[in-house]
Amino acid sequence: MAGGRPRAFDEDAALDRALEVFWRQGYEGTALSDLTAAMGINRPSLYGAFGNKEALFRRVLDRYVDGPGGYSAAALAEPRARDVVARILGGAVELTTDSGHPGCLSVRNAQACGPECEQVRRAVVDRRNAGLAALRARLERARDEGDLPPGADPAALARYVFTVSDGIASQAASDATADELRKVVDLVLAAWPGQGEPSR
Amino acid sequence: MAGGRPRAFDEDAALDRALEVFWRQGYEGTALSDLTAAMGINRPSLYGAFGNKEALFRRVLDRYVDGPGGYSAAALAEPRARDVVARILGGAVELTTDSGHPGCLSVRNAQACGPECEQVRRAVVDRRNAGLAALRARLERARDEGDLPPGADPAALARYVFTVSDGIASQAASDATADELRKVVDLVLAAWPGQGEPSR
DNA sequence: CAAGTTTTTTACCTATCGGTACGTTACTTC
DNA sequence: GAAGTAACGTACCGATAGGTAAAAAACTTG
Repeated sequence: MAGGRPRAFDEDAALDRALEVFWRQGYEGTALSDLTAAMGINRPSLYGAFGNKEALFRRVLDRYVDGPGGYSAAALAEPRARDVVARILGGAVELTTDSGHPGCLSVRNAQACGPECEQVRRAVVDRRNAGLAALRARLERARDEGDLPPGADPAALARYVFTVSDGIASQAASDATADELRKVVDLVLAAWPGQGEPSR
Repeated sequence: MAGGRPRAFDEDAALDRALEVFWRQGYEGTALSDLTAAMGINRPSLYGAFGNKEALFRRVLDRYVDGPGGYSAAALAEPRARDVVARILGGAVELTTDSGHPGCLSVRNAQACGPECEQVRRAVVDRRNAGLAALRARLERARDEGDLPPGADPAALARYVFTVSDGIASQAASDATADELRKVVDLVLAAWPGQGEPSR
């Protein structure tokens, strides 16, 4: 029965700005003053709209997984397992070599951190493992459909693909270029099971 | 021309304690109070002996690369390229799934961080890239010696191996077990160039 | 034992951390 | 236009960050 003062900023735009900062500096390396400066709002507005730093990060994480990181879930829809993997790894290269914020928000914040942000780390790890389980299920289906050799191990292959994907993010953070990492992806794809003798 | 009060702690032992903390929490997530508590010394002693937090980390980084991370440089001495890779990746699994401090100090601290520790990050990145260059040189030699097929790309292969190695560290930080990661290593080795038709 | 040197201890520094109290402003509803 | 509501701006909170001043303590050398 009353409206109140309207919000002076766009919530989605503010989240995008926050994403930029968290991506570039990590959760632990980001101060509230960094966030408010980038988002163009002051501290009480941030708390009013998003709760606190941790809750804001979780919102940003959702946004990251659905937005820039969405290629991974989308890749599962490829009809052939090899193309699923090609999209996941190719997408990782494009994502993590994007100038301005090299590396991956998810990979970064799954790493060791101080005790006070262990909960945030766990949230990231849980999401990562959900993605792993989804790829594993997808590769199990592929094997059942004959899209992978009968002897293939979907669990190990899924772990392998995500291992390479994580590694791509780390390498990108260590100045690897997109071209260099695309060659890495090519090596993986050239040896993907079920395509006769590899060329390399 | 005088002795002064003798140091009440062992410098190497203190560095090992500091390594534990930096490994478990990362540079950014480690407070000086964490360090002094673990090292069993008080703050001015730390500054007197090691300079400051950043200088201490650099000492610890040296110690890490020569100690727990020494398997990587040692692996280059293997006579066959495939065994070099097997030792690097196998060593990464053992190192990063060691209970108490999962993950890798080097991988962790090469990731995005706040502005105030960017110099530390660069130091880590530079060391990582030196290791990459060494493996690349080793694989070039292998190709020249016929230990790799003539068409093999040593630079891409070296990057690939380190990508997997980094990925292993990330996965270990996300609760992957040593057994799971050993299967990943097996997949890489099964497809290593120059061994006829792969079995998978 | 006195002088000189270095480490230890205690106590403290400033800056910044994440988070909030409170009064003001801008809007909707009656 | 009065009442109600919610976001805004300013100014602040206690806690902790990395780092240090200064004096007491433990040694070596003469």
